[in-house]
Amino acid sequence: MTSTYDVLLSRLTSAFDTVSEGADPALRTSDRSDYQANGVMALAKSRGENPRDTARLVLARLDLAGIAEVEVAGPGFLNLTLTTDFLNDQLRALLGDERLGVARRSGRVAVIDYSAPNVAKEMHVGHLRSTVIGDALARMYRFRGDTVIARNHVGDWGTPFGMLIEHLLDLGEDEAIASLSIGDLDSFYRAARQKFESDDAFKERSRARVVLLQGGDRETRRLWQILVDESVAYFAEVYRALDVTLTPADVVGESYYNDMLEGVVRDLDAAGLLVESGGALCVFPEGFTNRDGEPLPLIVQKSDEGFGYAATDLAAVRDRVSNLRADEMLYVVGAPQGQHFEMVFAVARAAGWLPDSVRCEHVAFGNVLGPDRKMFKTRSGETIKLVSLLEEATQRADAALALRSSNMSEDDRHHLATQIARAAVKYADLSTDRQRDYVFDLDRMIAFEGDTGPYLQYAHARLRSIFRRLESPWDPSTTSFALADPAERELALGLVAFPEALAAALASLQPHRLSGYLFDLAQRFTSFYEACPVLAAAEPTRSERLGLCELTSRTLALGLSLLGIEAPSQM
RNA sequence: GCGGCUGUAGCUCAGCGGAUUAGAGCAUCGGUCUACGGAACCGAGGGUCGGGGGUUCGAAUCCCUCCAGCCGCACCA
Repeated sequence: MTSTYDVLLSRLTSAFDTVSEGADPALRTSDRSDYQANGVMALAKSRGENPRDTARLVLARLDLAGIAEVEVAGPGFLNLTLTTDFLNDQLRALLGDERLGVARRSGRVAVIDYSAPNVAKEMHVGHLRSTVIGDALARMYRFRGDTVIARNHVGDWGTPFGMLIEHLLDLGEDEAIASLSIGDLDSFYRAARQKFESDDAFKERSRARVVLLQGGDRETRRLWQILVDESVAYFAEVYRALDVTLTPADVVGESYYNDMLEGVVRDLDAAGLLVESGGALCVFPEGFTNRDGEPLPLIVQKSDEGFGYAATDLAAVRDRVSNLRADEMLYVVGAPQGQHFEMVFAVARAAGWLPDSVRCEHVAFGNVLGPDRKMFKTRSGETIKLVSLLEEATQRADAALALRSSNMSEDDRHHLATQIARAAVKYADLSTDRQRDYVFDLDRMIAFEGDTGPYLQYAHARLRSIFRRLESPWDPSTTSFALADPAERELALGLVAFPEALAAALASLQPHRLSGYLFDLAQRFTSFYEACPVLAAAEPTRSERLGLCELTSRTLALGLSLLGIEAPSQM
């Protein structure tokens, strides 16, 4: 089916085209009418006309017969009011459309880089954002029809591995594995670091071990692999607990790019981009300066001949463009990395590795702040483990469920609490502009009132409850929509707007556009639900309202699933 | 110093491809209460959209400038 927005847009575009080829109608929903086209204003300006005259010109060529009433409002806006017949047609089409009006586009390849925890280090709240936002984007892309290649750019390389491996040896393999497998990564890491800082002999061993690791020493690599395997297994557990689609197969860590790094240096050199500065091999992309106003380097190879993360990221760009054949690349990484990625992308373009046809974006997100609005610090010891956070949220949800004294079994209740907790935590992250700093407040997240995940789940559960109570059958195929009650019409307009909400979220890479839509839809539904009895209504109103309920239920469930949130049918 | 992000009701946030009375949620106050699940609904109060200029018929939205906060700015990723 063609979505309501697209029907209107194509009619408007035709009319605008007759006045000026390619003019944008600037169609959007409005509180003044169902939809509003503001494009006349820009068009009139470019033609030096009175906007109202231009509006009349467009109007004369606009064919919306049977679809919408149009009127020119204010200085020259086109206000569209959909006809009941058209809404009826659209709703009936939605009932038969599993995709709820969303067009499927054919297979672009999108590489989405997200989560990226570090081996032998705990996942904390900072990883939550990348993981949750990245996973939501991956789900939305897949639904649109793209091929998503998830890349979990795990930190599995670098100097810390010397001390980590030595610490592993000190503990003994079995004990080390035991310690890591119970998810006690932080204390493992901390113990290693503490020895590294206080014990010179250990420090020396660690340095020597790094050299062995980089030299490809077989035994050292085996020990390293233990650390990686145990950590990846632990991450997989966290992803399962979070209901995130990442799997161990998506883990392509920094070490994967090792063999490509020399090629990066060689080819940059061949391209004449490489400059030696202070002993390091650098590229100075245009437009970047340091605090003294001097050109800012991207350090590709350090003065000790080691490679930094710039080299790895450049190698990853090449790999993703030429081997994975990415049409789009998204990096869901914190905002502080903004300049780094700008420089990496600039260098990759200069080197000819990143064609303009490939969309490449740093999907930045704000810092995670504590209740005091200060940065959460990675090594302060005050960071919250992701899993313990989830556990606490689950416990609170479980306690709240228990209070409602349902006759659920303990197992069912706990499972439900898990779903609610995940919804609370994820929705809190996905319902605000990702660029902003994020105040981490567990109390607000798991509050069941207002603009929260559980509220949306609850709305969905109430809808399913209606269908459980259905005594006589309902036939969607014979259902039609008269929309006599204003609450019905408001709900219908909400239902019909799902495709453009998803499109907006995708275009801006901002999941909160979708969550905002879903919250609005849920509110429309609950208002409708209060005002319009469903099961008690006489036919054909009963069928019509069941139709609205069915569509609302499906829209909420689908929308939530695209955010990575489950929609249980009972709560 | 340069660059980036942020500054909207008491609190947390939408809105920022320019309209007309700036929207939610929480909190507060007042209603709905034999309900198809009250984790709900209806209503009220509450904002000089950080300050100041400019463009415009019209600016929270665009431009300039100032202020405040956070982040980044050469070998840790």
